Amino acid sequence: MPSERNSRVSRVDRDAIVATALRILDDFGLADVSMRRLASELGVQPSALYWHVSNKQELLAAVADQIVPPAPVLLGEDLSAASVARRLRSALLTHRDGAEVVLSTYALSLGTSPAAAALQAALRPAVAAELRPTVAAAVLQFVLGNASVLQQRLTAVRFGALSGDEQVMTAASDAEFRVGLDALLAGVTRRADPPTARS
Amino acid sequence: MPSERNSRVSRVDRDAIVATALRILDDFGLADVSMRRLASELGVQPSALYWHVSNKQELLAAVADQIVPPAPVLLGEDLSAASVARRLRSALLTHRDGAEVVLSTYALSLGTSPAAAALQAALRPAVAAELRPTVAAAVLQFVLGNASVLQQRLTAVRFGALSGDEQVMTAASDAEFRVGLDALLAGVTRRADPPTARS
DNA sequence: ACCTGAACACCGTTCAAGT
DNA sequence: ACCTGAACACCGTTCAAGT
Repeated sequence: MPSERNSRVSRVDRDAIVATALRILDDFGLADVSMRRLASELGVQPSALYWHVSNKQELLAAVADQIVPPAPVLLGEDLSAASVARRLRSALLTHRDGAEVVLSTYALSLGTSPAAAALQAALRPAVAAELRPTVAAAVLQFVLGNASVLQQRLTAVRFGALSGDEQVMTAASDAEFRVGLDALLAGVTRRADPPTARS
Repeated sequence: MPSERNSRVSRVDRDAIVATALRILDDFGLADVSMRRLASELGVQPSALYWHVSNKQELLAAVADQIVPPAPVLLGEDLSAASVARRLRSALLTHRDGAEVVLSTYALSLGTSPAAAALQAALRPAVAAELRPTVAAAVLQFVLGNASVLQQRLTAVRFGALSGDEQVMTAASDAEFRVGLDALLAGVTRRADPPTARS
């Protein structure tokens, strides 16, 4: 049967390329995610990758899609904007240079991303409809800025370009995130309906 | 006189290298700021640059220093935190990929940057002393995130990777910045000195 | 349909050697 | 003191040619 699928399985496919890219990202950082490195880990010539992805930028966009969870996962159970922002930040911090990958390749479609959708849904009771996309974008930008700065510092420490304790730096960033997020959401929902307790 | 200065002026010096790097950044973007490109524009071999700067990262840090204005300029006349943030954002947007340059090379010393100093000074009446560095960092991260996302979009549009109007995108980012900054500062200074009505 | 081989036009950085 | 020349170990991408 000539039209049978799997009659001759290919050495690599798109998913394998994306998965390997994500693994290199986690283990060595964005600087080591090169088409040539990727190809050699997959046991294939660099030019072979271009049958499956059109270029590196498109590949990194697919990696970004893997980093950012779908909207339902971001929303979780409590459906609050604060928890969406926290979950997004955790997802970015889970992968080395995750914030930079998302910021630099995902920025184009940030407005239509699962992160934006989840945030807008969570903002629904507190923020007027026509202001929701703007507020969601602002929150997203704060999360990305906070995570990017932290990961930039962690990378600098790991490369010996900066002295500092990773744990201390992470704790400081956590505090900056909490303070900033609380203020941002309080400022935006200050005409809130029920008296909410801080977490 | 053997010890006379200027007896034989060198072809390039550190300032000329930094100035040329900033010019290439403005005209062509960060991707075009390479040591080889820099050298050829200065009429010198690439290896010559390494007499004046230790590596590319250090060079980009010097470029970042040129992008971020000194604290007195950021503070201006009104001395408000909002205007410091606005002036910093303007400075970042003045140079192509300015936010990325500052975010990626300046992040190490962000806490001791003129931007942080100016912000902390502006926050002085409204925010308690021990919380000021944290709040200043959060504001900085929002400014960097907002400017980075906008410039990433502008770059994508210029390279034809995304359809969109630069003016429209800039206007949207401006609105997101205003809303986010207002909320952030309102949320942070809500326990202001005069008796405020609370809910 | 999928991959190889070879090439093109680049990178950052080092280091002996020149002046 | 400052720069050249040459090299090393890399990049992303294209494209004819193979199977």
